Amino acid sequence: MWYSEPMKNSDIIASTLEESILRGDYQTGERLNEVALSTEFGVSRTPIREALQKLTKSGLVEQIHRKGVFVRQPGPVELIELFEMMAELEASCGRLAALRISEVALEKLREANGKCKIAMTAGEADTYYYANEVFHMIIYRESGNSILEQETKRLHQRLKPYRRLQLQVRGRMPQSMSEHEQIVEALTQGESDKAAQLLRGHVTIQGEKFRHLLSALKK
Amino acid sequence: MWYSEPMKNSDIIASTLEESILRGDYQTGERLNEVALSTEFGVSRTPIREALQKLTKSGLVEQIHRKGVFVRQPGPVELIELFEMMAELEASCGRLAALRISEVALEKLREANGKCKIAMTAGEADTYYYANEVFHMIIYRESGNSILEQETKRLHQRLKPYRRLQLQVRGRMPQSMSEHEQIVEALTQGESDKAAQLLRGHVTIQGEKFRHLLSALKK
DNA sequence: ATGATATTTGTTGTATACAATTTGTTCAGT
DNA sequence: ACTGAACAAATTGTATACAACAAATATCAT
Repeated sequence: MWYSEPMKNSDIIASTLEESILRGDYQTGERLNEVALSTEFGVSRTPIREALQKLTKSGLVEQIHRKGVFVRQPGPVELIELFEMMAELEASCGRLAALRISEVALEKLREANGKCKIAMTAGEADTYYYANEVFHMIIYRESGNSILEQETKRLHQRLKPYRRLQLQVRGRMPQSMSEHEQIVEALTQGESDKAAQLLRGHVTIQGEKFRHLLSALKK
Repeated sequence: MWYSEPMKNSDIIASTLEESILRGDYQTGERLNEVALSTEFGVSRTPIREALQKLTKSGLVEQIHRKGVFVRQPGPVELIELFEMMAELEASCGRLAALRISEVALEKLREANGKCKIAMTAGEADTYYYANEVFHMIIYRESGNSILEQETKRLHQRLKPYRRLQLQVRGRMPQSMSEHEQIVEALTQGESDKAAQLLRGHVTIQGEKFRHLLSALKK
């Protein structure tokens, strides 16, 4: 037994494609050829097209009439806006989580933070990266609002490639760590506004950092 | 020449259907029959299906395998979560708008607020409703973040039917008015945190009000 | 008459066929 | 060599055909 819920092919294809795109399997601006995908997935064009239609709504791809669907690259302005929105959503999650977080979740948070610290001293960027993700996911979850959680996760995923670059900026990891500790403290104390403020600042990219990010992107 | 931008039929159909659903032309739980829609729109099933695929991603309709797509009714829990998220998004818009709002926008805001007041004293709920909407849209816009603006607008639209019920609660309009004035004041002074806090409270539905809303829904 | 089972009907999911349009290529003509 | 028109190929959008499945209805044994 494989699927408890029977799914349409187009659904499977849509999520598969979404993953692929977020993983960066396709170049930005690349066209997603329907016949190529259909042979690749071993189905006809119809379910492929339906999958692509779904993806357009999530902003990952853009559909141009009679030209095809292309994987979308956010420009600098859009990128700034996305990061700003991310900061606001994180802040909201933090605000609510401070009011609702459970003791066990707090413990997991400290654990994830510990792994961050270990990874940092060991200089293992990838490990740090993963533990950092866990840290944030816990906060989203503990907001107690599944819709907010989903939406924040989505944006988090979308910004993943850029966040990765962000972390490579020199000296970012130690600063991020100390911010984490402050955040845990605020959540522990139930200081919602402080948690929100800290998380907002944690995610926000100020001018100079953003220019670093942009220059790194052009490579 | 009709369309400056050539659009696919499925796009037109998708937005048309979205409007219809939000306007409440379809019963909640009603199935959207593909052949019926195709004859109605005068096209084949294919573009209809593609339109429906798009709608699934926005949460307005739900697709059940081999059964069809149904207009979705958020349950009480989801409704609470949606309103809470709305409050957070409004707060974010307000926070940013307080830092960025222009003088002319402030003036428009006061103007919309004036119309609200007139409508209130005249007891014209519909007029009040419309002016209130203008008021909030201005704030979304003045956040200066078009993505945040779009997302907030979307949720605003989605919650429209319920907001309407909310306003009919006795004594809601005067309270709403006084909150508006405080919000304008905070925005004028550039007090971002206060604006955020006020807007959050303005949108949030507390326990009792929510029960009113639910009971009104059941009719 | 009733409950179970077969049949019919309606609807969705997928494949294929065709039309519309864009993109690429060839080949005069200069 | 370059331009540009004409043609060819590729690709998307739409329509239709068919298959898979679900629900409704009819049939039949008890």
